Amino acid sequence: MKLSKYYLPTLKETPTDAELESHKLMLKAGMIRKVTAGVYSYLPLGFKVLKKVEEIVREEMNRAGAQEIKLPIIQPAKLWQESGRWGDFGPEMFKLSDRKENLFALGPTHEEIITDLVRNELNSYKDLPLTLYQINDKFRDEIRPRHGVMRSREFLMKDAYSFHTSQESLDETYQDMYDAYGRVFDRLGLDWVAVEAPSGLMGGGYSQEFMALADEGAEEIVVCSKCDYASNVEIAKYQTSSNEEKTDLKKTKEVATPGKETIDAVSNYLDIPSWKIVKTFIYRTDEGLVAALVGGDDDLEEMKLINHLGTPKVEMVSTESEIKEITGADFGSIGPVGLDIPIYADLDIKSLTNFTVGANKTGYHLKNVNWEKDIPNAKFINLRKVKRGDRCHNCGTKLDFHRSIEVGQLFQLGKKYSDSLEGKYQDQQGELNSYIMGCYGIGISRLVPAIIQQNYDNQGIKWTNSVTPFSMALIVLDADVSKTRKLGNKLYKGLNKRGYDVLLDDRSSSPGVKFNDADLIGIPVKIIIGPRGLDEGIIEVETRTGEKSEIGIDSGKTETILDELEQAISKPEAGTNTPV
RNA sequence: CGGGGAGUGGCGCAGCCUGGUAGCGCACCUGCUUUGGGAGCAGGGGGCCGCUGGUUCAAAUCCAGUCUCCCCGACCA
Repeated sequence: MKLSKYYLPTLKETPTDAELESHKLMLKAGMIRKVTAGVYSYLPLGFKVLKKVEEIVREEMNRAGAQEIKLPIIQPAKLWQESGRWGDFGPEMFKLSDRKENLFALGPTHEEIITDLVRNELNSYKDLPLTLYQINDKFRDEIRPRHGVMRSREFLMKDAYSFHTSQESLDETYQDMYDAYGRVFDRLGLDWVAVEAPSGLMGGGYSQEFMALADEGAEEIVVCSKCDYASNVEIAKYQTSSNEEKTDLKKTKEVATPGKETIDAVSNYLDIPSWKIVKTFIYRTDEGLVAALVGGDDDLEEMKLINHLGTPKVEMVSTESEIKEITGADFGSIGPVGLDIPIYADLDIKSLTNFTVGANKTGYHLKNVNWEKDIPNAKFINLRKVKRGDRCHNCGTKLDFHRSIEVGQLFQLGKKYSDSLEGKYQDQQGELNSYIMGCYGIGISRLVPAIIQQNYDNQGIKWTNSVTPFSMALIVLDADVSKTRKLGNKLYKGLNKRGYDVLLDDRSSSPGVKFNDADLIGIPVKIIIGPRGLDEGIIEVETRTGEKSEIGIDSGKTETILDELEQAISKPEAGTNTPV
């Protein structure tokens, strides 16, 4: 490609609305442009990289035995109502209607559509297992789109779905997908880790997320450095403390705590350590109200409550009037004693004795509360958020915390969709069974900023060889002068013939512009043809990582120069950017 | 949903307080000179000042409403 003809509007100044480095760089490098909040156009450079990522994903999915299909973006509301997710997804879905006022959604995911497809065609156990996938645009009306195409409302995703007659068969395909994902992310040069994950709105059972490590990532994960345990913090397991207190149970006492509404305030006022005060949260669930209790120093992890209750949604009761109606007190004084609703308490506070809780009477707390005597109906489950210092539940090693970008997820869906949508096959005995399903996503458009986030410097992007938009930049200085221009064109043609995808910078701009653009857009190798070099009988090769070499051109034979060039850029360090 | 900020040529911004014919830098076009890490000179094109209404002889500027975008938060028990 000749740069003089290429639509590459690079920016010198950073657009002010970009926060994250990958977002800034994609704008500056002329890869994307914003159309409206969370919606982007891809320009030639960005689209080229996107397609390279897409192709790697496609190759590995095909290798894993999945078959590519394409499902519609427009989906009838009917199917979503059938699965019960029309309401669950709610405002996340872009909805529209046709001229007959039928309701539709722009697909945020495709479980309904694929189950519908398969249930009509696939009736025999002989046709299972089956894995289908597509690479298609998805639409989610995010609460807050962020960071360019990292979290956008229209995005490109690979989603695969598998259908099985048994858990064993699902396990097998799940493992195949896991392996395929590993190959994809390795080929992309990512520093990644797979973690246990909540299955959220997808429903179902076991799930893992693939995370690209990045300090600016939105997701927090814990990783054990000794064994192979790794998890999203939302469901992270850890060793619960079990230090039994050997003290006499004292008599419960109501104490005035006027205006003391926070744990810290109550702790200071009553001179009680904060870990001996128990926090109470009231949640509204599909099953009615529940109370959730954690230690004063701990945070409650909603996902753990959700998983335990098995309901897709819980909502904290958060208005003054409601809380007063339920507990009889204002925020700051609510507690579990005497509440006539199910009470779930964090395992870590099971061993507490003579602890303090709100009295359900504004301005008062109860001291010396004990489980059996005062809250006999409490059920103990893991409820609190994992925190620094927690130890691995497998091996007891201290857990490491990392931030990361979610780039893929595997789900074992089980029968959630096949049951609700009547997706059934006949088994050997002639009986009807629901398929057991899995689903597997990769955020293709998110992968591009994720890769950049792990590979950039002050000059710009540093592409890995597998996704670089061009294998090299052939920079012709003094391009209006025939000497350099002629040689540049010759080498350009020769390299193209040898199969390289070369960006020829034949613009008449000054050298600095060319060097900076090549570095900004992240091309792994620069080949520099300039008058100074020609006088010395050389052209220069410089990698994006800064290694320089020279090639003699005195022979005057193009093929010889090309041979030497090929040799120079095939050196292991040239143009590679091996991640840690 | 709550809080903060911003909407002025493609991009980055000034002008607004104190109303009086819309400006700067980059980018773009033409010409000449330039070419090893974002060149110089000269000339030039391009803006419903987010939108609607109001005040006024006169509104980018003042007032009201509205839309959009960005950032932070979405907790506290």
